[in-house]
Amino acid sequence: MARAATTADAFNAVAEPRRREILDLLAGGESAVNDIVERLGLTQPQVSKHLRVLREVGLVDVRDEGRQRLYRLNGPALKPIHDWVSSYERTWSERFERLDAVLEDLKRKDEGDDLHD
Amino acid sequence: MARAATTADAFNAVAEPRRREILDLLAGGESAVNDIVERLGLTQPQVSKHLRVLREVGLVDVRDEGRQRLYRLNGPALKPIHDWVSSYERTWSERFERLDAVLEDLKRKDEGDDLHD
DNA sequence: TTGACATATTCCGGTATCGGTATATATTGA
DNA sequence: TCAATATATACCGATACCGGAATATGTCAA
Repeated sequence: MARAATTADAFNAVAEPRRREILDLLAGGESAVNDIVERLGLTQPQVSKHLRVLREVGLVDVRDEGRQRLYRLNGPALKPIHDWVSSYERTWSERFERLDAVLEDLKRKDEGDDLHD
Repeated sequence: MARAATTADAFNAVAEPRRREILDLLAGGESAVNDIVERLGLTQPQVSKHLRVLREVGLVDVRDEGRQRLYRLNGPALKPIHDWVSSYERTWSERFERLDAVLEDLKRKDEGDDLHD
């Protein structure tokens, strides 16, 4: 067994910086392959290959328009990543630190009440 | 050039499912290597190797305690992933759809005002 | 049909992975 | 010092990557 395929899931597909750049670009709207090539300064086969990976994990959709192929973002395919990483947000967000402090206070108060039973 | 090293950044480190499992476990608190081995059903070298990768990208910290090594999560190292993926949240979150609708209304109203100049 | 354009695929070399097995490096205790 | 425990590392085989270059496929236009 070797490293998981880049097409295994969104986590693997998105680990490649150029693929993230492509997604960032597509976030601005549908784009043809050569547009991406020019705007990112990559070679055409490079872009086609990255787009294939993104397609296979459902991160982009394609549409034929004459001799062009227009790619567009499929954002919801990123949700699993967002869901996973969001559960860690409390480890750096002040917002959650304050919430934790409040919950801590409530808990302490509860324990105090118990002593009165 | 081949695929980027797993130690290149958090994106690559986290693409491996077992490493995510380890982080999920450490989210519950500091843990020794053998605890992780038992709770995840992996072999000891497997765990040590994954921990090494996580350490090299700063996702975990270590502390020596006798003959054990206690690993703990360093959540903020996940922030770059969260930041990147969060910018796409609007593509699936109803919350943002509603916000977009409001902004659209405001814009339309503005354009209406312009006509009155 | 031929040629130009847009995109996809194939083949290659170099590299780094992941799991397994064996072994090395601490640290503790008798 | 010696054995036991806890963890890290080294080596291996198999796999799949990524970029580059060449080429294949597909579509339009004259």
